[in-house]
Amino acid sequence: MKLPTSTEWALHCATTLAQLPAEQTVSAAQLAAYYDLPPAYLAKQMQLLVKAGVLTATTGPRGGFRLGRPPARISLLHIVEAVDGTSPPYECREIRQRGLGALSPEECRNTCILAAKMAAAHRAWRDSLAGVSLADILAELPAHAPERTRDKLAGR
Amino acid sequence: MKLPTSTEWALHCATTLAQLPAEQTVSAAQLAAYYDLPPAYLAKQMQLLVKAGVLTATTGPRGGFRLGRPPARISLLHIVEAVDGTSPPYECREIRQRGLGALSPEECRNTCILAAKMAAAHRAWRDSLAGVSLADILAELPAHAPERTRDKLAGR
DNA sequence: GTGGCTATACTCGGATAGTAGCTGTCCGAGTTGGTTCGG
DNA sequence: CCGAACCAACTCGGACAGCTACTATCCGAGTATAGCCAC
Repeated sequence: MKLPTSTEWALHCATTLAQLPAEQTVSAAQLAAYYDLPPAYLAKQMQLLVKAGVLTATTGPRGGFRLGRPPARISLLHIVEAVDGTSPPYECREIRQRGLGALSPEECRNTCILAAKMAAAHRAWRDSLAGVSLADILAELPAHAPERTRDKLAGR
Repeated sequence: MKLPTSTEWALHCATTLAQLPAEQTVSAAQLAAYYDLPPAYLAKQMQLLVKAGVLTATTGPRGGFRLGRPPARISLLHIVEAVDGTSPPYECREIRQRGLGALSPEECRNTCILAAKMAAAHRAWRDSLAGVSLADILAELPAHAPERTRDKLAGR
C-alpha cells in the first residue's frame, strides 16, 4: 500500500497556494522551480486537482493555478483523493463464494466481516484526513511563512 | 493506494485456520482448493505470514500451516502488514528543503506538518485494524461455521 | 511378531518470467497581453 | 493623441515511452510417514 510520490507534491503546492492572496495565480513552472520537481508531471497532477475542484486553472499569460475554494473548505482528504483516486485500498473479491468452501449466495447477503473491518479502518483514515483543512495547516505555520513564500515564488 | 489482492487471501486463510483445532495443519494446496486460488502464489503469501510469526509451518507429509499464536493475540494488522509490509503509505521526501523555496535545516527541526497529519491518519488506520483480533472475527461468525469449514477442507 | 531400515511421497522455500500502474516527457490548442499601425 | 487590429509569447490540456512492484509459476531441499525386510 503506497501513495504516489506526487501526493506530497499536491499537498505542498496546495498549501503554498493557500498562503497567497485569493486571486493570485501561480504557474506549474513556478511551482516546479519552487520545489525542484519535473514541471510537466507536476502540471499533470495539478490538472487532477482542478478536475476535483480543489484548484482553478487559468490559461494564457499571467495565468496559472489558484485555490478553487476557501482554505477552510479544502481538506487534506480532498487533495489526497484527487491525485490517488477514491477507490478503497482493500477490494473484496468475494473469494468466500469460490472454491470448495464456497458459501451460498444466501449466506452472503451480509457483507463479509473481514471486508467490513477493512472498510472501517479505511473510514478511520478518511475521517482523520477529512478533519484537517488547509486553514488548519496555515494556522500551524510560522507567522512569517506567507510573506516568505510570496517573495521566494517571485524569485526574490 | 492499493493493497495487494493477496491481502484478502491472507485474511481469509488465517480466519479459516483459526476455526480449526490448534494442532491441525492445513497445506497450501488445500487452502488454494478451498478458495480457488493459485496454489504456488498463495504458498508464497503464507510464507510471509510465517516470517511474521502469525503462522507456523511444518514440512513433510501431514505437514502444512497452523496459527503461530492464539487467535486472540493475532490482529488484522498483523496479517495485513505481514503481506503488505510495514512501511507507511505516505513517505515524506522533504521537498520543502529543495528548490527555490528550500527551507534551512534549522527550520526543519520539527517534522513537516503535512507529514505529521498523514502519519496521524495512518496511525488511525493501524489502530483500527490492531483493535480487531481473529478471536473477534470468530465471535461474529455463525455457530456452525467452524464445523462446516472443517468438513469442506477435508473434502466432505 | 517385532524392531530397524529404506524408499517414497508430500511438504515448504527460494529463484525465475509476465503484466499493470505510477513516473516522466513531449507537443498541440487556447488565451491574454503588448505592440503597431491607422485615423 | 486615441482606438482597434494584429502578433507573439505564455498558459494549460491530453497523448506517448520507461520502470518499479505485484502477480503468477516452476523446480529443488528437507522431512515424517508407510512399507519392507531381517531377526
